[in-house]
Amino acid sequence: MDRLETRELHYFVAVAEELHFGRAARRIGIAQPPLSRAIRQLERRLGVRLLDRTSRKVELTPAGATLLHEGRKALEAVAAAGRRARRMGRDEPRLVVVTKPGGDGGMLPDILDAYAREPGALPVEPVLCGVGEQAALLRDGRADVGLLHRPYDDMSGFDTEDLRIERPVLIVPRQHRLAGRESVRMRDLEGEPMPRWPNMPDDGSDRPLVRDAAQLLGLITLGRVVAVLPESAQTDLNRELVAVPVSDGQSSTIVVAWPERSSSLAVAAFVRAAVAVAESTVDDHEPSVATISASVSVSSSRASRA
Amino acid sequence: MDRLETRELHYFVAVAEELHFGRAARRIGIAQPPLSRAIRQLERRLGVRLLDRTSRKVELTPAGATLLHEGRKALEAVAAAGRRARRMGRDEPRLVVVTKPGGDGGMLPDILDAYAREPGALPVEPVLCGVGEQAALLRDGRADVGLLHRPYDDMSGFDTEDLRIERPVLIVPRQHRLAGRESVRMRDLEGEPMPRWPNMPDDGSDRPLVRDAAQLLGLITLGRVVAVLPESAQTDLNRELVAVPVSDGQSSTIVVAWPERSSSLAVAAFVRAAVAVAESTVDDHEPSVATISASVSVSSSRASRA
DNA sequence: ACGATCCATACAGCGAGAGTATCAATGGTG
DNA sequence: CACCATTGATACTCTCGCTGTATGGATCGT
Repeated sequence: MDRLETRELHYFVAVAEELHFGRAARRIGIAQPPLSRAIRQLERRLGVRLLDRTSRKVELTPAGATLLHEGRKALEAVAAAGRRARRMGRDEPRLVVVTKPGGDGGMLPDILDAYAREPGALPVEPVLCGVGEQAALLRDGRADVGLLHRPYDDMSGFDTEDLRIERPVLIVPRQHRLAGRESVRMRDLEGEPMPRWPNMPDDGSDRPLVRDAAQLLGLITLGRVVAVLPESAQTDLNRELVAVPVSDGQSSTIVVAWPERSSSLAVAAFVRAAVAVAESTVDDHEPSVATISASVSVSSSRASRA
Repeated sequence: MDRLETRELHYFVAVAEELHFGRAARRIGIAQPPLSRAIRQLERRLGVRLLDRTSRKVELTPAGATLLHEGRKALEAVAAAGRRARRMGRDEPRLVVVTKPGGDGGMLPDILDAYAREPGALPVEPVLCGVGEQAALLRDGRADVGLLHRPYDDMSGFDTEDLRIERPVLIVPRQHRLAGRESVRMRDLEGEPMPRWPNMPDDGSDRPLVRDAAQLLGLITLGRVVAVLPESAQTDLNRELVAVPVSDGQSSTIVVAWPERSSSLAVAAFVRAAVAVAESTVDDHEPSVATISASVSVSSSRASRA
């Protein structure tokens, strides 16, 4: 038995996603017959039926579903390997740090300062991206390390170190019925319109979809939704909005995350710096302004399609 | 830029490991010139120099070191994808559970019973393998789920759930100077001969290498070494050996581990069963005999070479 | 200075993958 | 029920890229 090639995996993933040979072939950019042959050869090589296909419909077998899932991960890993090697070979290697706007709890400037003082520190390129994109950037090799949020982000495949626990606060307009409360409970929020994040599955409800914090705060200001956010979100509130602690809401944790089994000294140094900053500011809660002055690279949103 | 192929990665990993084109080519099974060209093409495609080579020596650039590290992971992922799909396609899919002898803390029989009662449970194939091999089996797709030990096993790349914390005990022969003590401290073990596990780097000392628990207990009985093990190891002691609690030793945790982002319902059910058993036996410490009556498949030791 | 070692280059042969044309099976439709 | 549209499979040919053999050129040891 010989090696499984990424070309074959790529072909298979396309067919498994489209469940249609013609469309898949068009998407890949080849004709349909070679695609049929490639899938057949893959099945012969694995000794396993991957797709049940008639001339009218194509569906995945259990083995095919497994290969789709595992194959996506494998292709991600291959692409990440190439990208990381390429980045590492550039004349001036950089450390790409990804987070979402406001997602650093105000710690990022201090962390960058602390990291810059580490011996052998690389230039840092902060990348701010949309909710749920950080993990993808980290997985496919476009970023080296990131500030993520548990339990909202999927940490599987990463090594992490906790930085800070954040209590949940309700963000509402100043004139909202709950705005004056000392604290609220989750039960008090029954019937309030909550937004839907890109992470979440579309449950058919008409909850408005928000992509980032600015958009969300805008919608809250307009009274269209309310939201429960980590306490560090207070930093960015305008004067139309107020924050009310949610006593029984789920706390979240800001973590620094990096690809599993990373061998990068730069990543290790960054993590050291981040942990040190988090520890030093543990009760020093005077959230500084989370202005990121460094250059912001716009990340093209190329998440995997359903 | 087109796709990175696993063949190229495989070639590169071979050269990077051997640091010698001729040997690498022989290992792969091709002639040397095509290998040279493949590497050159890989470098051109990535736009990065991977190896600094003269006619007398070959060494890795930083980019090459990165690609070696990441490429190994990627090849592992590709191989795992193929293996898992193949296994899932077999007529009678099975759940392969890997642990090391005695490493289940006596919980495995109960877990297997509990799992068998889950709806849609698959036949289970327990695999007992040497120390440090579990993670490799889990990573390359030969196993679905395993019982591992933190902090001894490398958990990166796995999702885990803690099952039980184990306090450390010293295992010594009955007539050993420390055998009668109520408890000992790590300081008391100064100068005692400790074994070396396959995990550990060869530090040049003459500490005897042990591969499994039986071998270790044998050496202890002979008075050649002593060892600090998790408390569940007491179960397997013969009457020549006694266990003494180590008050300040490092506790370990038995965890159930499975590949990151697994989509397998069978794995999820097994984890549920394992957690339930661990919780139900939390203070019910009457360690049952860890006899594994099911068939044991011998795993060929094919760990990646240094 | 000579030879051994080792990576790079030249050249030719072959096989895997891609395209075009066509067939066969299925399901909808008048 | 006959006809047609859709879709995956097959046949055949061509081309590009990978491989092997032969050889060149550079470096180090003696």
